[in-house]
Amino acid sequence: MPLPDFRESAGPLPCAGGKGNSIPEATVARLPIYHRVLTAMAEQGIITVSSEELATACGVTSAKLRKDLSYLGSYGTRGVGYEVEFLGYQIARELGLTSPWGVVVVGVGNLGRALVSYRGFASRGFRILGLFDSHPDVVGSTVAVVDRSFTVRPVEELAEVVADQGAHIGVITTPADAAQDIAERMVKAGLHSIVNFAPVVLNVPTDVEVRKVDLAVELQVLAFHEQRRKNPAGSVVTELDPQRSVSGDRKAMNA
Amino acid sequence: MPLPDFRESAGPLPCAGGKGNSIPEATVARLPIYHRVLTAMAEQGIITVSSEELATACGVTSAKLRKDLSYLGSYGTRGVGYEVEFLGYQIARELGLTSPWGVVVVGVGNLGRALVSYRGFASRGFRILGLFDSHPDVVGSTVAVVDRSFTVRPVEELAEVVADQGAHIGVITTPADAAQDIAERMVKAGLHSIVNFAPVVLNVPTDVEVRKVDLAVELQVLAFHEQRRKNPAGSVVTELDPQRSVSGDRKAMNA
DNA sequence: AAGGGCTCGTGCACGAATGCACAAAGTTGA
DNA sequence: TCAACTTTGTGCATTCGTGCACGAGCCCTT
Ligand SMILES: NC(=O)c1ccc[n+]([C@@H]2O[C@H](COP(=O)([O-])OP(=O)(O)OC[C@H]3O[C@@H](n4cnc5c(N)ncnc54)[C@H](O)[C@@H]3O)[C@@H](O)[C@H]2O)c1
Ligand SMILES: NC(=O)c1ccc[n+]([C@@H]2O[C@H](COP(=O)([O-])OP(=O)(O)OC[C@H]3O[C@@H](n4cnc5c(N)ncnc54)[C@H](O)[C@@H]3O)[C@@H](O)[C@H]2O)c1
Repeated sequence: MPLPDFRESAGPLPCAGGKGNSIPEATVARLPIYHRVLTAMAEQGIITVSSEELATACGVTSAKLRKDLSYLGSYGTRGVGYEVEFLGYQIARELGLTSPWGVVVVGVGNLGRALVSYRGFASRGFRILGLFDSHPDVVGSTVAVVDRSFTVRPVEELAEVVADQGAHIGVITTPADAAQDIAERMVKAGLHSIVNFAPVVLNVPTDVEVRKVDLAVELQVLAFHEQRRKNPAGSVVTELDPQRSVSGDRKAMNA
Repeated sequence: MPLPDFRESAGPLPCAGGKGNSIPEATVARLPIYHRVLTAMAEQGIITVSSEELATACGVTSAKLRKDLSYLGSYGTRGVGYEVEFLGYQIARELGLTSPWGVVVVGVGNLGRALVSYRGFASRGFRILGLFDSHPDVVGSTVAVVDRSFTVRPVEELAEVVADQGAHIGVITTPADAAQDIAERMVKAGLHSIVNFAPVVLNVPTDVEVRKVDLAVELQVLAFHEQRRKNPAGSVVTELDPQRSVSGDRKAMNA
């Protein structure tokens, strides 16, 4: 019943580390959605919800939802559904949202400024502990965060703040060519979790987790499907010259 | 040799639509990375690259890279590697980046303003065609985009601009409670591709593709792993009361 | 107290994605 | 020209993720 889940001797690099249970990575990525929808439902005064209703609200199938929730435990009631507030709390606990995590942001430009003004930052278990930049015009300036305001500090003081205030998550919003250096500073400072908005692949130790947010990638994936909509044949070259298509395309490159 | 790839009768909902070849969704999501790294290499004057080198630069394994590229065709040379500029062009063509796609942005607040100033927008095959908002103070104001500047238009004119200028992609940066309405307007206007920054699940027809960018989700996934790092036992309740753990936790909820 | 109805939890099967390993194919040098 | 070396392209096995279907369990009614 408690689902022993005998995949302990997992080979390559699964998500969990320790002893007993592990939760699939795909499930972990959906838990924040469930949590958000449950929170909204609780605010509306909804007491209980079935897997079918909750799944629809989250844009997933009910089977997937139930399987996801089953990794956390048996928190539903057969014949009834899930208690909204209680399930929301269980997910929050599983995600580690019951006490806030400290966040530092490096690169206080257009995007960095927009991010720190983001209300969902503080409202979901995260707390900004410091803003950092390297540009003399930016360092020392004051930035208004939702509840209070911050003075931007030089990036050299990053390690100090992480150590003293106990930050756990770093956000990189510097230009691309500075991102690797910042990532290394964050790792040296003791951070193991990084969100990277710069369009570069970061090289970090295996015990550091990087999640990248990349608008250009999203747009290009959409562009791919848009093109497929127009031209269902896909990449099959239109075969206009009898030569090898490879050399033929090489000319079109400079069009 | 041209890789017929007989998985035409694909069942549920694969990525490709039409006739012959299809490319796995996981591969499509990596192609933009390959393209970016190849572009950077080309600017550095690198002529050829092996799958091992390129894979390292992209943060993937060489086997995965080669398999991904094999879906596009045989563009490598055995014993040598890939010609940087040529492979980059082939990926660009596959992604549909050879001619720019029109983009409209709805919600010109902190985040929207930051996005339109993003240089990588125009530099990779995308072109902003219009900015929209509903707030009287914002409509009519001028926003500087990288190459030129735009006057923010009322959201009622969205359909008109999409039709006249031929936009294909919509970006939503409105508050969460307005996002569903904006999405429906975009669909009505004829868009099939949406990037959603608002923290809500959008309900759209099946022939519309939504990609969501959600900072809160990224942070919460990182929080999950941070917590696991501290407490490897995971969600296994510490079992302090002999009662059912469910009722026991229900009290702790309001702590 | 017993039966009927509803929904959760999960075993099983299937498809997608990853990693391994190697033959095929091209290059280089003698 | 031929042999040794390098790297691609891909068949195969394994792992991961999803969807189906149904038994188990709880509530409500009679
Ligand atoms: N700021 C961030 O870094 C950040 C991060 C993650 C997610 N988000 C999300 O992105 C969205 C925008 O964030 P923001 O900080 O820019 O908010 P914002 O309030 O600064 O900007 C929102 C803009 O949308 C406009 N708007 C409101 N209702 C509209 C409607 N019905 N039609 C058209 N326009 C409308 C407003 O006038 C305003 O200009 C929010 O949903 C937020 O949760 C923001
Ligand atoms: N603006 C967007 O909407 C957007 C979208 C997608 C990705 N991005 C990426 O996010 C990053 C930031 O974008 P932005 O528009 O805010 O750029 P920006 O130029 O406005 O801001 C960058 C900030 O980083 C600071 N910086 C530069 N080098 C630094 C260093 N070594 N250490 C510390 N700080 C340093 C700069 O002083 C500046 O304040 C870029 O990599 C960009 O490609 C931005």
